[in-house]
Amino acid sequence: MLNIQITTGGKIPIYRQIIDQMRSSIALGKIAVGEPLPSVRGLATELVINPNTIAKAYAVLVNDGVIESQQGRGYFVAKRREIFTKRERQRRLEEVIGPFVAEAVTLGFDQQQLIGEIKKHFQRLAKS
Amino acid sequence: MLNIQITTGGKIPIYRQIIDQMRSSIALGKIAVGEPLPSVRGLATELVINPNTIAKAYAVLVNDGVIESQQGRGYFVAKRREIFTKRERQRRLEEVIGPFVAEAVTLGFDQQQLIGEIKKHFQRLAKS
Amino acid sequence: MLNIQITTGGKIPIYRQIIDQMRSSIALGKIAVGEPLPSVRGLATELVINPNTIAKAYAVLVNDGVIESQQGRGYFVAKRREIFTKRERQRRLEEVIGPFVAEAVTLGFDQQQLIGEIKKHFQRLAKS
Amino acid sequence: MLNIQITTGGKIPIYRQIIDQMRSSIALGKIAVGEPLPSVRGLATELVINPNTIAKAYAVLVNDGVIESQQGRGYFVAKRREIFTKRERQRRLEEVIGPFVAEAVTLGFDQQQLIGEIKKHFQRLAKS
DNA sequence: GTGGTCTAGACCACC
DNA sequence: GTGGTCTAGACCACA
Repeated sequence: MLNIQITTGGKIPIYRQIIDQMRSSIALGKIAVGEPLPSVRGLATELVINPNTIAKAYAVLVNDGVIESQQGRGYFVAKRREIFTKRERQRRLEEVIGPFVAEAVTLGFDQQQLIGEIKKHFQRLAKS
Repeated sequence: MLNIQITTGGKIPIYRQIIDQMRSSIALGKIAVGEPLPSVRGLATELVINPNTIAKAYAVLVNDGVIESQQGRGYFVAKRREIFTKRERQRRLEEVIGPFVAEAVTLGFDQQQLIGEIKKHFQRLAKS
Repeated sequence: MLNIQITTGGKIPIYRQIIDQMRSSIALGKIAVGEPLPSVRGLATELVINPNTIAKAYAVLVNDGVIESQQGRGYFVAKRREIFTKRERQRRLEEVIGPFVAEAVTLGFDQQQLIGEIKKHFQRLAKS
Repeated sequence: MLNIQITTGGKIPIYRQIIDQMRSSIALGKIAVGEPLPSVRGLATELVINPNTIAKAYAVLVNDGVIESQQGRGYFVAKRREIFTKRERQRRLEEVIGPFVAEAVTLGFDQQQLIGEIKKHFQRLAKS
């Protein structure tokens, strides 16, 4: 099962929230390869947001090779494959690691604590 | 010493980069409490960016209680206050940890590798 | 200079036409690395189409690493870099080579003629 | 013999894949003029897809003059007619050559490599 | 029914 | 001024 939760009004755009949650769900195998995702319109109705917003999120996931679209049938979980070069993966990670660590440090977490929190997060994901 | 490095062309806005790096530097004690920060104009000249951008970054830092402005003298590192409750800190961290881990996992980093990258990032921070 | 020409009503979507022409122009160095592209709104006005359509085209180009966006400043030609793995590049090429060759063969072009046409196309691009 | 291979999950619609492969096979003379094509139902069963999809593909091929339908008997390869003028053929090719080359160049293929890939594709076609 | 494209128009963030 | 997000709603292509 897949239960998307969005919060509006915050600083994280809706389509980003969808991307993040879908990514986690898929990476954890909560939806198996080849399984269909909720339809654009269906999910839009369910979350009470515009279908275009869902479409945008799905487009990004397609571009990252996480899901695939089949005209007239729907979106499906794609087979996992290496898309980006090692260098590009590193580049993309560094783009997000900086702000993330800065935020954590400001909140008072040191390296060890932060690593602990990340481990906890992985455990939480595995369970849910 | 405080060495701000900004990269234009990425998706992180300049004022964000400044905030992130200042926060890290201060939280890590690289600038002591009461120490002066670079002047808005000076830093703007040095980084070759619009002074308004620096001003905005400083404004956010003042608002977050990380630095203080002293009329006519400049900006200084604020006395470290616990602004957030333990509960609030945890909530704030979880807000950013989810998207961060989702992105990393999609890029193909597993828990161990991710922790390795974070350690590397801390080392880089310590050196700069 | 950069002169985008679009035709509406055909089967190739407008945003695709923009992508194709921008790609060619950039690959050929008609716009140098670091140079700004036409603004979303400006180009939309010029081509008499909706700004969102331009934005969509630009988003794809950003994703392919061809251009970069700078919030509040505009879009710029990115430094050329290897984004995709060899395997992924091959996969993406094969996705377009099949229909292309099928169309050419149906039109009566054989291998040799088709290669000739491609060479001619490259020459035409280099000149313009 | 005619060996249709469809791949679901890509962005090319199924009926397009059928059209493309039939066109290539016929243009390359792998099925002689007057030869019968697989029945709509038979092919649908074999490929495990909706018969309507086959019917649509055949309809397009009939409309293009590539195949002919004989009431109650099935579909047959049409007598090769020159449907397009030389000028029209050229125009049609140029319509598809631009986007194709743009995509290839963005993927990092230069003229020589691209020609190599096209040769490889022709070899693959000849074998299948 | 499904996704894909496009428009018109709003509001926000950034420089 | 620039880009970024979101909505409402239309029309087409595909299975």
